[in-house]
Amino acid sequence: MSESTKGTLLLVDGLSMAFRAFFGLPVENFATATGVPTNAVYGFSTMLATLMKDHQPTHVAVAFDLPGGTFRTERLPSYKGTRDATPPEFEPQVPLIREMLGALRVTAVDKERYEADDLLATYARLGREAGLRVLVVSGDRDTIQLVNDDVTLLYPRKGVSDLVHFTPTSVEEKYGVRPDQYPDMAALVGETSDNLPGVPGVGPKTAAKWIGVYGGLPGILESADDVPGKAGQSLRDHLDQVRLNRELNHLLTDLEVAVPLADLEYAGADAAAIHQVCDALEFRTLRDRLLPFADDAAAEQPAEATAVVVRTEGAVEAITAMAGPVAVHVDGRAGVDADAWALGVTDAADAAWAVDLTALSPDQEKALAAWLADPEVGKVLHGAKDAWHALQARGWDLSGIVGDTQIAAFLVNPDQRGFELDQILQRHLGLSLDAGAAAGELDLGLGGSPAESAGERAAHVRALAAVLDPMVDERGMASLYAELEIPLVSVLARMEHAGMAVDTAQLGSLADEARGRAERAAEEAYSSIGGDRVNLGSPKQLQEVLFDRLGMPKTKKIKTGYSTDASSLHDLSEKSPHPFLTALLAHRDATKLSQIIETLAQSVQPDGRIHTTFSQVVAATGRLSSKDPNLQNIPIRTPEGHRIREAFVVGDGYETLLTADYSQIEMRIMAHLSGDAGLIEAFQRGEDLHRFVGSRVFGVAPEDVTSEMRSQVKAMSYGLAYGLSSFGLARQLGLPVGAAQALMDDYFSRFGGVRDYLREVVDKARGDGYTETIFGRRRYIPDLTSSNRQRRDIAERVALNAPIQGSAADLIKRAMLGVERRLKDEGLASRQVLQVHDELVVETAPGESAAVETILREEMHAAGDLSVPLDVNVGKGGDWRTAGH
DNA sequence: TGCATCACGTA
DNA sequence: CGTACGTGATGCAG
Repeated sequence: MSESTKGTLLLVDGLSMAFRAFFGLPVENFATATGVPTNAVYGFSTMLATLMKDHQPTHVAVAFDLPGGTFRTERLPSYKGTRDATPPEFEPQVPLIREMLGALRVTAVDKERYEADDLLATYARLGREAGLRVLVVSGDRDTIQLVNDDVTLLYPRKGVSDLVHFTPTSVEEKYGVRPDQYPDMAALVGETSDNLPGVPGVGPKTAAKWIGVYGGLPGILESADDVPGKAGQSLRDHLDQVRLNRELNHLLTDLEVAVPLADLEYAGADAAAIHQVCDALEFRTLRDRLLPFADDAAAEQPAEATAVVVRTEGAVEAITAMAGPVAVHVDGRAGVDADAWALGVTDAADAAWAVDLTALSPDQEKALAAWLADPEVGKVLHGAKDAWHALQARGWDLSGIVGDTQIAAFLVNPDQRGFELDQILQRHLGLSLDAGAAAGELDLGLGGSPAESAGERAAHVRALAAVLDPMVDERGMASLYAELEIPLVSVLARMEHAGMAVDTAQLGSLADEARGRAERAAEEAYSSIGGDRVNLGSPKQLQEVLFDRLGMPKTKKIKTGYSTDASSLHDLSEKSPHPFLTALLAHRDATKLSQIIETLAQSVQPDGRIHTTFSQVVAATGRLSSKDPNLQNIPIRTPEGHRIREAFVVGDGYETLLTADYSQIEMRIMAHLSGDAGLIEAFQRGEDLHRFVGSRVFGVAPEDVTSEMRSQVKAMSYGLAYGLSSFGLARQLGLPVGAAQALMDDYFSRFGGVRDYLREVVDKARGDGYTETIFGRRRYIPDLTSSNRQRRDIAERVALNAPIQGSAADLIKRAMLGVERRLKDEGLASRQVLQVHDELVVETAPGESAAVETILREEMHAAGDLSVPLDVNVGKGGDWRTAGH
């Protein structure tokens, strides 16, 4: 290897390596949820990342063969003619690999009528002349001829992770000829994979011997008549073939290239694009291996992350002297056994303070509590709501939250999963927390106390905010972040803390009842099939009973066979009635119910209340989610559902539950966003929406709209916001597809603005790469340009739903802030306790119901300035069901 | 024990 | 072949 230290040029044969990756990884293990194969993309990207990490190239290019012929196939149509047709799973991965290269900002090169190998050869020469060390990565043996003192070939031995390094020495060792002589040898021996026959009876040994004796192919051809033996005769019989082989296996080093060598210089990856590609392809681990190539990560990481000095001596005094803004990290946990034990605070990049919260003097405790509760001291945290709960458990209030890097990261890309601190540090700073923590803390305790680690984490949060804040800004979400999501953190914290009171006795008797019904239904089911006690909760066993034993007609296909879901069972009941089906449905119903009740009962905490946890960083549209338990999916449609809701009651010391919900919020948003005159008029008139729409669609007077008409347009109106097709509408309404299509046509002929809007919103998203809500919340939808129809169709439905569902989410969040502010300003003791997407539930203090009702109506109404009124329905009662009517 | 699949509740 | 979630049971992998 030469001494040139100007840099390294990495040249990759794209298709040849993609092929190796394809055959090296089982395709059945690598596919997205929608079935797009990704094994070649994964393997190729992994290989490239490893190479780039190991060799730190200054210049990189990946060369591709283009479809269509080359000058070689023009010369010899049978060239490479024996290659099997590419597997159908491979082809679609090529553009995906190119997308990945785009995200990595690695240049892809290609040239009509030439092979990737010719480009590699040309760039290898250019690189060498520029004084670069050259690494060629290819699974094509023709590239052996490129090897010299400056050019090393990395040739895959097995898969794409095991690459053998070919230098002049190792080529000679393996083949017995110099790299520049290798094509001579190949011309004699032949190359099966290129469909080039060699000289019969001449193998590598003979070829090498001849090359040694005659100095190379020209010498051999000149002295062909003198070559002795049977092999010599064979050579004389195939001279033309040998000449042709040599002509074809020569790689061109003097192509005119479109991209000059200087432009191959590597300047780092595009982090956002990597996220998009990894999201689209559902890569998890690969993401973390690719992100370090992003320029900002590379630049930020070492300086910000490692050189933090954490001090504990005099920390309380130092911290309480800080005026903010500061970054804060609380070591602790939220939830049932909430507690906080360490606090880290920093207002500088290289220094942090850390406090052991379990060892404070009363004075210190008092000072710290006051500082934490001071709304004037701005604090940035990661997961501020959890910290709020942890500190609350020690009796401390947390105020002055001005930033939450978890939420910032979510806003930047809401389709991501996983927003824990370590994941976000990895994603945006390329920092591995686990490794550092493990090495620092567990090994000999050199890294210091847990408190010190809280200090380090505070520093990490600060670094994270420095990266994320500008990203939120750039995306136009600064006010959504600072004025909506961040203030909402405290509102949600208080709601979770308040919880909802539960009548446990009522819950208990409901559970007994449901269990009883489930058991009776199960017994009926067993006896209806001859007493076999199959597991009714196992779809697998049910399939065996229904389709094998009872020989019922097949239902819709699912991954593991045929569906046994409720709609399939109902269909079956009509086609082939059987008592088993009826009993099974009843059993499903009852078990589901008892399950829900059981889960709720287990969630009741010692205060007699259920405290759910809301998340602002789960639903990509911007909705809240609720878990442990999920209070946003409590049944409502059935009588049993009503009784479950009756178990949610007003708590001691309070007067009533008040619920307020938006009326047809998503349709109103659709009316606003589309500007459709008819729809806007419907809402402004304040009439029954579906009756109004029905009268227009069916061309009858509003009073003549039948209930069937009404329910049909209702289904369609709601379906439109989800991208419902005529097929789906037909299925839902039980109509022929033609009739459903006609209904949609009629609908759109009256409400054309809606159709135009739905089309425009998708077109715009395709151009921009993202959708936007009324308040500027973005959702990136890369799949809109996918070459896979199924993915593209899904993306289009996502694109037209996201602004609608997301705007509704923004609206009710704004309303919640308004309600909270009014309750405080008016000195009321009533409190918000639950949000269910378009509904707010408030527990009112004695004598405040009327005032709270006004507040709810006004604040929800005023949450947005739309071209249609935001109507609000309010109800009240001693329990949630009563309040809901 | 962890993960995927199915089924099903809400807006 | 309609969006957005969370939960529990099963069954398979480890």
